[in-house]
Amino acid sequence: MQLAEHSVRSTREQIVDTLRAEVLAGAWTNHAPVREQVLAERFGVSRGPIRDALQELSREGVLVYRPNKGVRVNTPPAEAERQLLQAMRREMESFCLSQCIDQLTPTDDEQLADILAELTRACDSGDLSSIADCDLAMHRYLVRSASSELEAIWQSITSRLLMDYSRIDRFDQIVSEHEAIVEAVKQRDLKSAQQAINSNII
Amino acid sequence: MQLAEHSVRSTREQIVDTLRAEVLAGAWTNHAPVREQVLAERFGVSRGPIRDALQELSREGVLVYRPNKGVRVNTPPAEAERQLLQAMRREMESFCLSQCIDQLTPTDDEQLADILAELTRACDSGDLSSIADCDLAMHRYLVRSASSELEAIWQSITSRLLMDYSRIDRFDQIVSEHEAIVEAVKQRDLKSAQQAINSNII
DNA sequence: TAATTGTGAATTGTTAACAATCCGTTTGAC
DNA sequence: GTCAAACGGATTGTTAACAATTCACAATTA
Repeated sequence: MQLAEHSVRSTREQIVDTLRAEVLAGAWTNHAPVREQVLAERFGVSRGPIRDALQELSREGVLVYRPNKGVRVNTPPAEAERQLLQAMRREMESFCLSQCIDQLTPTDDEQLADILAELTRACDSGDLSSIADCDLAMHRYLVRSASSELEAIWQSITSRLLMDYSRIDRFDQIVSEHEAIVEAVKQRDLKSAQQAINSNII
Repeated sequence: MQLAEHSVRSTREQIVDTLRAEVLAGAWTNHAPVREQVLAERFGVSRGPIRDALQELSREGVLVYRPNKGVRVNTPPAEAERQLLQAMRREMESFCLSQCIDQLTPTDDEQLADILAELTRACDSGDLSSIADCDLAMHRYLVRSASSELEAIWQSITSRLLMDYSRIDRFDQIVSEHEAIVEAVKQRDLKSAQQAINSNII
């Protein structure tokens, strides 16, 4: 279960990750357009890589692209659409668990424990951006362990859900739900893990 | 049910559509890498827009990108993964039908009939590339009618299935299955349409 | 005043040159 | 002869300048 290749992220991927985290944490509004030059100066690169990153985030559903008019933050899906996306996300994560759970190593358990620890810290300090990051990081880890192909689809579903972490008031619940996931995975108990995941995605 | 905005495709989108059709029709092998310069000369543009198109197709799952090494055609998914993708595709198309069927107009019926007619022609002449195109076009039409957001996800699922049309021997079956879909949609009979779709996606 | 047409700055789209990286081949040491 | 380092062509990655388009606002007309 090696993920080493992924640790070397290209410039574009780093920019994409940074911008995605900011948008999903609610740091941007969808009223003002995103300007390429501003981002280029901020990241200290030319407009080329920035355009690449914005294009990728558009395809992923975080941003919306319109020819000659640049990109904006996407709007949340309608309720019916949201429910479909949720159902697909649950189905995918259940499947990925069934695929990877028996191939996970103690190293993976440690990684998951690390993510959980960081999530706990984030919940204690109430850092919404970090909570969003860690929450998704754990789910992404399990999906990626099963298939990097499915990871891309999972990401585009999750991005489109545009989950609003600012409405969360029960931080302790987030932590305990993820504790349950990590514990079940550590025990290699597929059924429990799937159940824990399903009750976390609501 | 307006789709007019989509008729104006940017240069990049046109290149993407062309290349996608070629790859899905099996015109490329996954052994030789794709060279940017070659495509740039073929389409009469510089490498910039070509890079954009290749990046988009990579995110979509048609191609695979590796830093500093360009892109290659993706490999088909493993059997378990393929079944998950199929299930997700069925679920999405069922949902999209339920969303759009009561808002479709006679114009939409005509469009679907046109696609069906072209599919029939393609099956008669045995033009695999065209069959693939028309088959997907009909499903895409219904998905897009429900939501252009979901269209992107649908496309990335369908692309990753890398369906092999060269193994098809029952052309008449394809036609009759799609006739059933068009007829059920025209009658605005959701249940029948969903059933027709489900038995078409196997 | 209201609607329309210019006008120019701001922004996105494209290009070609340059930099960095990869990969097959040659060279050289052992 | 075998292996590893070094070279060079080919390819991808980045940049800055230029072209095309959009948008806000002023000027013009009815």
